[in-house]
Parts: sequence; C-alpha cells; structure tokens
Amino acid sequence: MSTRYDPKQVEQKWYLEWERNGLFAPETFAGENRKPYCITIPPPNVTGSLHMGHALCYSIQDVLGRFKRMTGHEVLILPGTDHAGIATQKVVEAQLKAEGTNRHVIGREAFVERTKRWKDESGGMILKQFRRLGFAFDWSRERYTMDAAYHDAVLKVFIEWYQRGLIYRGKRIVNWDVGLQTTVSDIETNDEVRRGKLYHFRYPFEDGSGYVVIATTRPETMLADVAVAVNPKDTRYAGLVGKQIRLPLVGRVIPLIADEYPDPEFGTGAVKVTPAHDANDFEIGVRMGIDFESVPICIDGKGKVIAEGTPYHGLDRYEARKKITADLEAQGLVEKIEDYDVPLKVSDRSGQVIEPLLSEQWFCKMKPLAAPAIEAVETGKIRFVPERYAEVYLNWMNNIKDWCLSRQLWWGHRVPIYYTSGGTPIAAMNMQEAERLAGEPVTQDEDVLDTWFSSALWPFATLGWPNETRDLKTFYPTDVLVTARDIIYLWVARMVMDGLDQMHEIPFRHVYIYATVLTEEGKRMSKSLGTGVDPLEYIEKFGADAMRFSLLVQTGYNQEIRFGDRRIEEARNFCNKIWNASRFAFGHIGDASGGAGDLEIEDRWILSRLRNCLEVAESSVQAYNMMEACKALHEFFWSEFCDWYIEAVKPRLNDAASAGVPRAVLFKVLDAFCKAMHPFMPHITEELWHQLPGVRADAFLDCETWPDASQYQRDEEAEAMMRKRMGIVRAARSLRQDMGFAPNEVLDEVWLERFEGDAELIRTQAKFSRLQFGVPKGKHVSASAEGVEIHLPLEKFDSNRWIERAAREVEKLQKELDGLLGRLHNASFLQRANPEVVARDKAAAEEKAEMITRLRGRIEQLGS
RNA sequence: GGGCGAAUAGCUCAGCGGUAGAGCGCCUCCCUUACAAGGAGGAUGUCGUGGGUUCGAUUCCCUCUUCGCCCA
Repeated sequence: MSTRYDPKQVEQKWYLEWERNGLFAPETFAGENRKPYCITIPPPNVTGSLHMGHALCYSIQDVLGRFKRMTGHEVLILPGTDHAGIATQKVVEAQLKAEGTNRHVIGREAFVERTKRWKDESGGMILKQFRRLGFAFDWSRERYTMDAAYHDAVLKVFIEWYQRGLIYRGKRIVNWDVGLQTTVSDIETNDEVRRGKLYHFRYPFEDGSGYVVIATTRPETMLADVAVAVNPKDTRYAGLVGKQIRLPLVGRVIPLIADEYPDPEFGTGAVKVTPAHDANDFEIGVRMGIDFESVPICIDGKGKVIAEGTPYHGLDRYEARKKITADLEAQGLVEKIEDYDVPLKVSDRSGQVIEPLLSEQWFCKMKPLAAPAIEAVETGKIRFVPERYAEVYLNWMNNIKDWCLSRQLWWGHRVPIYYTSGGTPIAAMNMQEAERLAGEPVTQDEDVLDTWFSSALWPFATLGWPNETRDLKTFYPTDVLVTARDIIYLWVARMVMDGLDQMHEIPFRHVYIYATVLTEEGKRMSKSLGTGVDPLEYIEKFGADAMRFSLLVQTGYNQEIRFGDRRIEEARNFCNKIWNASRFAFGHIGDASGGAGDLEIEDRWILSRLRNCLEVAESSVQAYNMMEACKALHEFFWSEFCDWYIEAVKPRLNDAASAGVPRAVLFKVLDAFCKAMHPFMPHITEELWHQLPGVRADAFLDCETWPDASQYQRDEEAEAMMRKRMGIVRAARSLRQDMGFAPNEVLDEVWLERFEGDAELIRTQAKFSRLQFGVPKGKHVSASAEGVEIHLPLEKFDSNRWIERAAREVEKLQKELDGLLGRLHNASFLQRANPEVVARDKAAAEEKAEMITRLRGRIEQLGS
C-alpha cells in the first residue's frame, strides 16, 4: 500500500462495482421487513452542469440514502432532470443560429423534434457528473419531466384544474422578457435599482385653466395614458379632481381622478395612469372600471412603440423616450428632469429589463390550493429543518397571488386547450380527443406551461402516477426534500399544493434547507462573476470523498458555507489519515484471531469513545446536522483513535504475548468506523473495509448494518482513568519540551507523586525508560496535572528556565482560583446555586490552591 | 418598509446558563519503524454595543450598530 491515498485508484472502480451489483435499486434490499425510505431528488436542469451547490445538495441526499439503507430501510433515491423550458430552448436556438437558420424557419414541429434529439444526445450531462461523486441513486428509475408518461400526468392535472375552474385565461399585466420573447413569473424576476431620471411633465387642462405636473420614469408610455391620478387626501389637488386633461402629443382627453395609489410624497403627487404598461396602473384601471379590450397600448412585445400615424411608431422604447421628452420640451411642457434611482424588474433568465405588458395568459388560482398546504405546515405534518424556514414558507403562502402559467415558448408542455373555428376552448389530452369532442378540426393553444408547473408533480409523477404503481404505493409520501432556500416558493410550495390536491397526502415529511456555498472570500459563486468553480476539477485533484466531506463538515443549520482549496485540502488530509492508520492496522491485525484476554484501560476507553461517536453521528444524521456527524467521526478517528489509541497500543502489538487483544480492538474499531463513515465517504471506506480479514470480495458496505452504538459499552471508569493519564502525559511532554528535550528523545526516568494504578501508558507516551513513584532525592523539576505531581530528575538544568515556566503556571492558576473564590465568597451563590456546582467549585478551588502552594515552594527552593 | 440570519482566537466556524473550543494560519521542537497531506509542545479571545433577568450571561430577553439574505 502506498503511503498516500490515491482516490483515482479507488473511486471509479467501486462505483462500477456498486452499479454492476444493483446496489442502488430498492429491489436489492426489499423483502426483509424493511421500511421504505424515499427521496425524489430535485431534478437539475437538463442543460445544466455540476456546480458546488449541486455537489452539496446531492451529497446530503446520498448520505441520507446510504445511511437509511444501512439502518434497515428499503431505499429509493430517484434521480432525474427537468426540461427547463427557457434554458433548453435557448440552447437549441443557439445551435440553429450557428447553422444559419432559426426556429421560425424550421417550424414548431421540427423544432420540438430537434429539442428532443438534443436531450437524447447531449442533455442530462449533469447526471453523469453525479456519478463521479459516488451517488447511490437508482438510475434504472431515472425520470425526465418530458417523458411521455410524465407529460401526460402534467396535462391531466392542467385539464382537471381547468375543469374545476382553478385555471383560467385572462388579460393581465405580465412580466414580459423582451429578450426571450416570453412571460416570466414574478419569482423569476429580480428587483434592481438603476440610475435614471424622473421626468416632470405638464399636462394641460382641456379648458385652458392651467396644467397639472405629473412625474414619471417612463415618458414613452404616455402615449397609452388613460388618466392622471392623485391621492384623495392630497389637498393640493382638492377641487381639481374630475377635470379633463388634454394628453400632450396624443390629443386624447383623459380625466384627473382620485385614487389611493399615488403617494403624495412621490414627485408632484400626481401620476399618469397607463394600465397596459404598469402593474400598479393596471390595478387603478380595474378600480376605474375601464374596458381592457380597448385599453390603449403603446409598446409591443419587442419593446417597440406602437402608435400608428405618429413619428414614434416603430421606435425602440428607449429611443421613443428621448424623442417624446424632446418634443414635450419643444412645447414647453417639461417642468424639470431630475436624477433618480429607478426601481426596475429584471429578468432572472436573461438579465433584460422586464417590460410590463398587458396580455392574455393562463393563470392558476392559488388560494384554494394554498389553504391545505398552509395547514400541512402549520400543523407540523410537514416539518422544515431548520424550523425558521417554515415562517418563510407560510409568509409567502398567506400572501399568495395567482400564478401566470403560460410561457410563449415552443419547448415544454403545450397548453392542452384546443379551439374550434368558433373559438370555443376544449380541454383534451391530445388533438384527436379534442377533435372528437369538438366534432370539427381544432387548433391548439400556442403557449406552453411554466416548467415549475410540471416539476410540482415530481414527488408522485416520478413514481408512476396517475397509475397506482407499486412504487407509488410504497414510496409516497416521500421522506424528505433537500433543497436550497431560494426555491421554497418556486418549487417546494407548489409540490406541497400539488401533492395535497392530487394525492390527498403531503409529498414529503421533512424539508431540509441547506446552506449556500460561497467562495472562500464569501462571494457568491457564479460563472458570470468569474467566481464559479468546477467541482469536477476538485474531484480530479482531491477525490470525490474529500469533495463531499469538505462540504458536509461545514453543513449544519447555518445558511452559508465557504469552499476553497484550503477546505478541501483538510478533507483530503483526513482521507490520507484514514488510509495510513488503516495501513498500520492491516500490518498488525493479521487474521484478527487470538483476541482472547483482558481489555486494558485504553481498549475499554476507545470502545467507549466509539460508542459515543456513533451515538452523536447517528442522532446528527437523523437531525440533518451533517456538520455534527462529520465532526464526531473526524474527532474520534483522528484525535482519539490515531493520536492516543494506536500510539498507546504499539508496545503491546510488538509483543506477541500481548498483541491479541489490541489486534482484535483495532479490527473492531476499523470495521465499525468504515461502516459508520461510509455514507459520507463511500469510496475510501469500501476500499479499506475490503482489506480487513474476513470481508468477502462480493460484500459491500451498503449491504452491511450501520454500527449500533449499544454494541459497545459506555465505560465511565475507563474514560476517567484514560483522561487522567492523558492529562499527565501532556503535562510531562510540556515539561520535557520546556526543559529543552527533543520529543523523540527517551529520557531515563520520571517520578510520579500521588499517583496510583497502572502508569505504563504514561511511561511510554511521555517517553521515559523507567517509572518511579514518590519524590526523587536529587535535583529535579516538576509539573502537575490531574492532582498528580510529575518530577523529572535532572543533574544539570537551567533553573531560571523552569522558574519562568512555573511562574507562568502559578499566574494562570491564581487567575482561575480568584474566579472560583469570588463565587465561593458570595453568600447568594452558596445559597442558591446547584449544590453540585458549589461542591465542584470548592474542590477545584482547593486543588488549585494546593498546586499553587507546591509550585511556590519549589520555586523558592530552586531560586535560593 | 417588513421578515430572517450572522457578529466568538489572525482566518473560517462550532458551542449556547456554571472557570472559552475546533480546523487552518502563527511560534518552537521532531524526517520517532502508519501518515511531513505527519507528530509533540506553545502563544492568541473585555465571546459586536448598551441595558435587563439571574447567585451567575458568550449563552435567555430588549435596544442599538455593522454585515448578509429574502419579501414588498
């Protein structure tokens, strides 16, 4: 075995073995009275490639899956991808463009075919990348939101909701992405403030009695103004409400109205009302009772002005802004133009400024669907971890608005509504059915559904719904959803609504929200900012196990973690430590026979510590606290097993007469550790475990039982004895080093005063040839720990060096003693504090006082 | 504007009512026959501010400050 762990020799080899042996499918483990455990993984975007957020998200799920499998469950972790309407369409459109054509030339049918082909040939790369991280997901059940069966499930829900009146068509202001030529939902936009101008224009009254000054950030929309509004409480306009205004440049007469919306503090308190181009103005228009069929519109979906017969027609929205402002200026109608921070909506998908546009769209009524979804969280049927996210979810759900479902794309689930020649809509699963129902040729609605509408069915449509499959019956509701907090609204909420509505049962019991992965400097990881990092490069360099561990060890209930070279190096070093400790153990374990004999203190101690480690790790995984679990395993292995147990046991291992017991204990600990660690670091543990005696080549850790803590005895006595010896060893080492001895130099003898029991461990670990009890007659230096005096006889030494050290110790002890005495002299403390605390502090104070006295005595003796 | 989170050793973070912890970094020593991707020892903190509750607060409550995220 090499002195360095090389993941390349190990990881891919085992992954192939696991897959070949069908370890990821629940069938392999079924029929043994196992409780089902299921996660339908958040489907990554089919165009996506692996980033750190994925690496963390799916590593957590893999830990849970493997852990549950090893603790007796029938586990299904179901992978898949979503069809990502906008992103996928963009990819294929880019290909077409490179070929000198576009989707309009080739037509919708050919475009859809082409997109399917793209997916088959090069989509879903990310799932292949998942395998590099060692995820035990059941690839035989891989799903895609555009699979034929899944597709039909989506349409079925749409049609049912349409028939129940939950889905309707209506004219609304939507977020129009001018770049992508489609609507996007509210949650796919971001609010930004950009440097702009606030324009103050004079709108003259029709009767020539002056003008009103309105303030706007979007002059170009004035062409479609229908009114000017002021707040009814705004006294400046008292008496003017109801007057008619002649709209400049257009000539249309519009009223001055009162409405609650205008903020008297904003601009002049008077705002122009353009219902077709602003969401707030739309609401004013509704209150005004205007007819939206004939409402003026002045900007189209390409961002160009529509105003037949005016010089503005066909201009880009920003050019029109300039020209309109100039023309108003020429007429003396510009009061002033100020610099202003303009709040804007920007498309998350394209980065374009959203154009609020009045258009006919499909909407879904959310309130009736939300009610049970709210209840499920309020009553605790669905539990968020960390709990605080329940509040975030409920907040949004309680203020939910109708959802704009339609997207003006060609790739996705096409709205299953067909129109007769007379325009009557007919809901049907396909064209044939629609024509049969209509009795005449029909045409299908052009829009497709928001991708989230389909992924909302993920927890049950992937399991075969609407068919009553075994999977659906066995695995629904699923156990947990592991996801990022920015997706609580987009996806979590919608899955809960769909699950409750269609399955009449929650989709998952727990929602675990994990931390955002930032760069080492705390910046967002993003390709466009140049701060993105490729997990595959790190896997290549450090190994998948290190990659996983470096993220998991930082993941608890915190909301962000930082990743960088230093972090993964730590994890890589840990892998190396595990590798080398195992290498050492293999050299001694042999066939693990001959373990008879009494356990020594260190044997009892390490087994007791193992129990503690397993208890912490198990309860932490159950509580979705990967950080705690990783830390427990890390500390046990490195600080206890390697630093103390292995070192303590070396002398025994080198003596055939005493080697049996420590050999057996090494085997036991290593075997348990490999199993316990396996969910976190599946590859290295599998590799090492297979080198233990008695492990068959065709056995796998996933088929083993995760070690049960109760198999190992909690041994308080051994722990106390070991703690005492460790404390003494540390003090002796410190004394040695302070007196100028090299760590590896074996010194003649050490004297222990007031120590009882077996001190062999102290002798070997502190590196002395001989051990004596009592106080040496000759010259010596001393240290104390655990109530024991340690004397190191020295013929010649620098007494000042020791005095300096002892004085430092006295100072420290005195400070601690002062703290204790302060409390012990407080009557209230003695009276009210827990008696155990008082007793403990009294004992501690006595011990400190005694140590101080002794040290002072020695200092005086040597100083004189 | 509302909500949530964070503020602890030089850095990144645990802890969360009874004398401050880890990893990394730093200093000293050691290539000791598992591991220098290692070992031993060491230094370093008015636990953001100001109040309150308590015998006792880094820990609980309130105020403020600074950062981050979400919603409007």
